[in-house]
Amino acid sequence: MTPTTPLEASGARTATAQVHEAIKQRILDGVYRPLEFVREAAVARELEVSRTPVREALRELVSEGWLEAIPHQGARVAEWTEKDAREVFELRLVLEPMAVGLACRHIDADTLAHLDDLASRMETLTESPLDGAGHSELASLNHEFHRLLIQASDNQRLAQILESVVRTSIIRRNFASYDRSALKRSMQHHREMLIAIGAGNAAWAENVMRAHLLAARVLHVTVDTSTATSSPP
Amino acid sequence: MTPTTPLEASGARTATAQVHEAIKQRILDGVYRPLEFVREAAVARELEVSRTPVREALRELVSEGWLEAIPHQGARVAEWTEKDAREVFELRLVLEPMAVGLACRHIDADTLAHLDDLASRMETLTESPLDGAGHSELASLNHEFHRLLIQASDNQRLAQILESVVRTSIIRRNFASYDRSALKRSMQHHREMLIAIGAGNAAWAENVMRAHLLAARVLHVTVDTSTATSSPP
DNA sequence: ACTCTTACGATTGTATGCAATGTAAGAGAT
DNA sequence: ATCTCTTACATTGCATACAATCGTAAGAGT
Repeated sequence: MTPTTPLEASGARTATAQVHEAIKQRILDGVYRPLEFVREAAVARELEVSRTPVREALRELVSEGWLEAIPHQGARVAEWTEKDAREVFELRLVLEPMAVGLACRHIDADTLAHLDDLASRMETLTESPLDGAGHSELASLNHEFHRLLIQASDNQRLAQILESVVRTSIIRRNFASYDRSALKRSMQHHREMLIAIGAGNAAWAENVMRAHLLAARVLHVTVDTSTATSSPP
Repeated sequence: MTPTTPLEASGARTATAQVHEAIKQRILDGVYRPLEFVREAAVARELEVSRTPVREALRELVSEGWLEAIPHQGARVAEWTEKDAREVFELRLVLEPMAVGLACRHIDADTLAHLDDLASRMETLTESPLDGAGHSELASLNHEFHRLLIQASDNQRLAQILESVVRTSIIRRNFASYDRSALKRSMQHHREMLIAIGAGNAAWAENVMRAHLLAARVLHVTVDTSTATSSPP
């Protein structure tokens, strides 16, 4: 896939939706770097559409937090600071446990089986040493695992919020910084969560999720431990 | 203000921003009702602009959850169901306590004083019987109180999420269903939260907020008490 | 050398015309 | 009478032309 793929086979039907996907992909791929302006005319030329659908796609991407708009000056890729990372983790630490807790009450057997399959495939992957492609595959499976779990919460807004919050952060991090024991622990968390959910034990599942995220946070951001505790609801 | 006020004194500078505000206001005022389509041409005619800024404003409002878009058919006001109300309350019940907890660590004296002032004005209002305008004033002050508190959490994403989640629900509900004792209790919650925050006691503040929201939920939605408990983080 | 002014170029913001699409009403067949 | 197909219409989707605005750099004045 070249950086200037002109929006052929993107499932979407309207040009605006295709441009939307194309730009998002370029941000994820790092083609557009933080603080770099995304020019309407340039995108329109490269994707072979007029400026109109480009403008509309840019507006949407701004609303979703991928870009920031400066009036009469353009839209540029949002910067990612240490503060952003901390904000996202604070939110995930509250929302993802909430999601698994709700999922305990709503999940169906099919979804649970699907999650089980994803967990197994991740475990298989971690049994042998990982190359770059392996890390990428693992990250993809992991993202799908979390996404499916969140969907099972049956709270559409929660799912949408987490989707947008997590996706903007998932770009920059993967499992490269995980050592062998951290990886195994992470896989065990997945397994334990599924067992807790299967048993309908929300409190158990929620706490495993919190442990899972806190363990990951240690590897990703500088933790201020004074903010790491909270009170029971 | 007639329903067809053509966007004069809206502080915003671009036509798109003005149209955005105008349409949002009409939704809040009930001029556009749930499931009703908002036609580009009609809005453009009434606000005396071309369809272009109207289209862009509509896209933004869709992203913010005010409207839902149907390709090649238009944008209509999002419906509000009992399930929506439950979803929003579930989220508020987790996010607003989180916000006050964070606010305990970040708040400055000025903000605290401002909150104190808002609480006082609300108390004064509730001391005499309320007419329609009174209810509206109270709702406005209450919204501002919560908004300011959330800002003080120093988590920009959290603030943005809550803003959008709460604003879409605040349209349909006010204090009309509150009896005298419920109103007084609500005001006392505000007061108690400020004291807890002033003392830097996050756990206290969070729990008062939870009580505050749960008390409100009883008046607003049909509560499924089996989902009302959760486990400690 | 420095500052303020000004004019230019690049870019976004807005208007309008035309194409594509979906909806609904009506004619024709069964 | 009901169903299906056709056709006309309303509306959105897209392209293009033009206007408004901003940043910048050149140039005059001090």
